[in-house]
Amino acid sequence: MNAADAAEETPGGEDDMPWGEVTPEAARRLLVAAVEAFAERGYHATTTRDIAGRAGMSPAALYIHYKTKEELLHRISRIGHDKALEILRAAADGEGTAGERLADAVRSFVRWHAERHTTARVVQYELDALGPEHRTEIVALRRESDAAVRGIIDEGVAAGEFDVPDVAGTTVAVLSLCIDVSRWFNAQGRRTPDEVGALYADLVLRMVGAQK
Amino acid sequence: MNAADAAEETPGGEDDMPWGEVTPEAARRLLVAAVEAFAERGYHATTTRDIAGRAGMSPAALYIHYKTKEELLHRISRIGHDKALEILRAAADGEGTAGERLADAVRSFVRWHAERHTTARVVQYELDALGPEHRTEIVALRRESDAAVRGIIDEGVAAGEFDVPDVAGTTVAVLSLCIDVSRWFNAQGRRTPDEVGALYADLVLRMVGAQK
DNA sequence: CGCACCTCTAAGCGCTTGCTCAGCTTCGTT
DNA sequence: AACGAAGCTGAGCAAGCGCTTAGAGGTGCG
Repeated sequence: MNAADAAEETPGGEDDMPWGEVTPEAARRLLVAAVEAFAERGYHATTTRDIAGRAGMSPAALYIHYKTKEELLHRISRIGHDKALEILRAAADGEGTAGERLADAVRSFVRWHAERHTTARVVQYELDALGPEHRTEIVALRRESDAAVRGIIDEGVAAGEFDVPDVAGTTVAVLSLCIDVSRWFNAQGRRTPDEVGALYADLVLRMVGAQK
Repeated sequence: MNAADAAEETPGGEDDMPWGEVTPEAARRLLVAAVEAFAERGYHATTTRDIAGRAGMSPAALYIHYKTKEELLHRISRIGHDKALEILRAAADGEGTAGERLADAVRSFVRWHAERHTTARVVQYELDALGPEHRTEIVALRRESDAAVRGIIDEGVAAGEFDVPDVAGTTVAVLSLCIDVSRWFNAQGRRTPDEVGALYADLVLRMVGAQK
């Protein structure tokens, strides 16, 4: 009942599909199944049999496409962090005042965490389940996300546009606020991802003391 | 100034000890061990052998004091949520303007999540590992926490002290911001719980547009 | 003392886990 | 038609899981 139905697309049109970069199709089905299962029950509570079952395959089929269960998590985490960083950088490198770019960053970052909260939950909260090397790789990506947001705030302060006594602390708080959306957001709830994005963009502008 | 100071005197002075209400001593040792293990590796990745081992006991000893591993999590979660709610209510029912009470609530709530981030991590992020009945019990406590914060904001708006277009949304954001401290806070980091509490109190006052 | 009671351990039961492997099918290529 | 590679399955292994049980040891009370 999901993305698999929309498979009759043009060969080139897979780029905007959530997991379009994962091939072959069986590997993608397994990965999508893993995202759902990890988000619902957590990495450690999810069995390889459950993942394979959701993808309509036998348990053994998983190991043709992925060496271990942890490699599946790493692939998910890597792609998700790349996407998150891409979203933040697009806003940071965009045009407009620091205030406009910060609002844009928060709006799109939050929208992604709400819209794709299943994926985001896995990406943001299952970091500790990764092996040591994979974890350090992902932590490096997170530092870059931090730097992107801090950059916008720095520029806003330098331009006299923001009033921020503690840039590093405020950066952590802004990112933390956005990330945690994936924990509480409920698709059946009364707020749309766009509404939460707009609300949060406003709250963050207040946090940095942006002048209207 | 904060709720912990209001602790009453008991022979032995165990009330201000973190898990002082858990008796007998062996049961408390097991519970403390479980908190550490759950916080480090997550509920599902923690074995009963690991918990018993940290408490210096054999695996079977655990089942003399707790019926199941899930009951251990429930006890931790229940006590933690009671404490969190107590902190918020103490601030909400305190004296002073809405701004002072909101700042007090955030400051002490954040300080608890930073100081006792091991416990808080379990309390806040292992909710889904609880059984259905235990989960609904805890969810009810969370709604009361939400109501306590919303109450302060409502009063601030009514008094013309705050400028908040979306009270419900802002309440969620404030709580989310505070709770997520337990995820990223690091005792070896360069910020003390007090510093984070002060920073966050300031940020939240900005979010609600409090006038100085 | 004798006996009930509580706490705790050694051993282990039944089951599930991540993962493997021999073999079957389905291809594209020759 | 013949063939090797690739995708997948059924069966299953070693290890580890939550939890149970029989019984040992200490303590308090008649």
